[in-house]
Amino acid sequence: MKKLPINISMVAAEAGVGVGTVSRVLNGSEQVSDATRERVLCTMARLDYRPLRSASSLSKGRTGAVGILVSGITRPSVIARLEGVIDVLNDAGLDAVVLNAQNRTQLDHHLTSLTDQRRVDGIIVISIGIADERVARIKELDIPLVLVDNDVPNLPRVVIDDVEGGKIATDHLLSLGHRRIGFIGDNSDIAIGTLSSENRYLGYLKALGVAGIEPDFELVVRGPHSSNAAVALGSVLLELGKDRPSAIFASSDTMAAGVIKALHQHGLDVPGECAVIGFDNIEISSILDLSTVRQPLLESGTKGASMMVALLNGEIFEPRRVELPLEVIPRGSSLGNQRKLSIVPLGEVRGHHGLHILQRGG
Amino acid sequence: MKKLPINISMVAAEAGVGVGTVSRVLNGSEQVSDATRERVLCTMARLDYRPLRSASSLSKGRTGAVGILVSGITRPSVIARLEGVIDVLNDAGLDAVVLNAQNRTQLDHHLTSLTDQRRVDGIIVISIGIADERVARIKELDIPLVLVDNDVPNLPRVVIDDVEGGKIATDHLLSLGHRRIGFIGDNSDIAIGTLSSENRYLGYLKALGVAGIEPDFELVVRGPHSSNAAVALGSVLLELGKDRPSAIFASSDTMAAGVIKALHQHGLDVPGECAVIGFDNIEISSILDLSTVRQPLLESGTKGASMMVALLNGEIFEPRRVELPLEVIPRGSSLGNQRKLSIVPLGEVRGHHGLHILQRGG
DNA sequence: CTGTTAGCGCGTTCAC
DNA sequence: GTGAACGCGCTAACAG
Repeated sequence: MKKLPINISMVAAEAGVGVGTVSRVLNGSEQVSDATRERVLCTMARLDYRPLRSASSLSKGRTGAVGILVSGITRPSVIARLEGVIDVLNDAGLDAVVLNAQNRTQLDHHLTSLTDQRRVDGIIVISIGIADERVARIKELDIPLVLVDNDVPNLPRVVIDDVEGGKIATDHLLSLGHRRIGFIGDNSDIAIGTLSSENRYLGYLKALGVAGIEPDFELVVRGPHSSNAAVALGSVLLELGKDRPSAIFASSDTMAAGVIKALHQHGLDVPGECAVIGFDNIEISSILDLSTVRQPLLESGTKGASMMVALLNGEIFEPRRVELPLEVIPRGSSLGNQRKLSIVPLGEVRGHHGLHILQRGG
Repeated sequence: MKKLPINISMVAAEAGVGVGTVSRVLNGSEQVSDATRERVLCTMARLDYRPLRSASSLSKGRTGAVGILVSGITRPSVIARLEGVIDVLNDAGLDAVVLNAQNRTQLDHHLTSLTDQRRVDGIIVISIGIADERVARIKELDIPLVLVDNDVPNLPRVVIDDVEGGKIATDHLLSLGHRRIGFIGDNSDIAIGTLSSENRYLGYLKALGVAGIEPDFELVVRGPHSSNAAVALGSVLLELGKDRPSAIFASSDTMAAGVIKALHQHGLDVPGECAVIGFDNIEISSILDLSTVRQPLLESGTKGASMMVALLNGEIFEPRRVELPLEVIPRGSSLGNQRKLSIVPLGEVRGHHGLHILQRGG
């Protein structure tokens, strides 16, 4: 009958030292002689000792974990951000506790449960609009809070200029000669997301204004944020007959993908009969040959997590608001089917994609 | 100078009861009179008291957290599983600590760090092959372990029959009259993934065998698991000239998407000149009109997490191995461009996709 | 039903 | 440089 749970005092006893010394070794204190340190380390290994995180947490007053609040974890843009956050946190030795909220009720529930039990040292919120009262509550409890993809003043945050993004996307279509440009967005206000889509819409209007084009609100539709919904939304525009747009700006690549499908279903050539541009530059964009606006998704996560790490270390840092750059990525869905001209010799392609480990046969 | 950290003894004092009673109220014990309970709850609210998770963890000997080990968190199939896991864990009041491993080194690092500090009560591993020694180590430490998408004997796990999946995918192509069928897979053995792709390949061979077709190993290629890599891999098959396959089975939809792009680049009609079928049925599959084999991804996560919850509650459950069903989803990439016939009246589409909240104008 | 007490395992202060 | 003692906030076992 072995009493498995080995604790610090057993190690101390075995090594013939005090618990304080073992603790010092554990936390890498300099005030331990090399000889003693070696002996302690050796004993720890021999006894197969491993410190209990919760005990250390209680003592230190820090959990060593960061809560990550996400809505609709399956959205490619959210995942890219999440990956960045997780990687940085893990590298910093912090646990990434992920909470997925499907609706506002769940969101509130998760937030309160997170703060009320002080399970985490800090909270990172990704692509979610948070009520002011919630923010106040968190500040009151003195829990560090970082926002990714949500531009709330006076809070550490990583953002992009969505208005500008919507403008350069529309400008791209305008520069190709399009005058009737449709907009497809999501119901940001209804869902628990941020105002990204609405801001991109504002950029769309701005670009039209600068170009001296009167916006036709018949060309503006919104719906749920999914490819399938976008298929139907796209159809709405395409069934306008003679009045249908010659180009469409979808506020995300996910929805742009649906638009392209709708175009195919209607037997329309892309971009011959209708050009398309999306937003985000996720993986499927290059597969679909979809023009888009690139935003540094992964980096938004790493930046945000870095801020959190700095906050937890009590470091002062500036700026507290980081804005990431945007860039139009022109592809076939707006430029034309140049992809057919762009077939790269296989050798080159292999090199690009690391196909040196290409295998043949079975 | 307010001493914010309110603890259980302050609440007890304020409420005029003992700490034990407060603790009982906290843990929902039945052995408290309604009157007392009410008074305590009221005091807790008044003092804005919130229990410290780490203290409770130390006392109870349970962290209330479950570690989730993932590789390549951006893969759509992984995310769908992850979502299921997180939802169930959160519902059970457990923290989902997500670890993302890019390679075997990181994987080992994460595993040891998880177990060595006993940060979690249990570990769920998603779509990753684990070394026997690691498994032994975890069992030794008596930490519950559940595998999702990895069929290791004697361990609680949620799996599918990949061999059968590869077979029915290939059978589908055979039933359409194809005789020269290519296979595109990933380097399962080299990466840290499971043997899914290889098993699907075995199913492919099996189907060919049953059909009396001699496999042509020139039609079998493998490479990294990404759409871009699959474009190049697809090109390898397509550039066989007269000998190119009339159909291709890609071991995942992600790779199948690349194959379709390769076909477009080569100016080949899908499925007229080459049919395609993938595996997984992720979101982009329906957008690409890609035939595929559906596996219940979300459910694999919820099932796995449920098993973990049961394990943590000390419940005995059977079976310890859950196999989820597979199903061929035939679409345009193999059946032909029936999508042009399948344009659904807008009204119906709206109904299907919840477009009742469709908005117009801006 | 309720109050009291003894740990849970580790960090940190204080003397030596 | 090192050991001993105390405290972190809570739970559980016991006594009443």
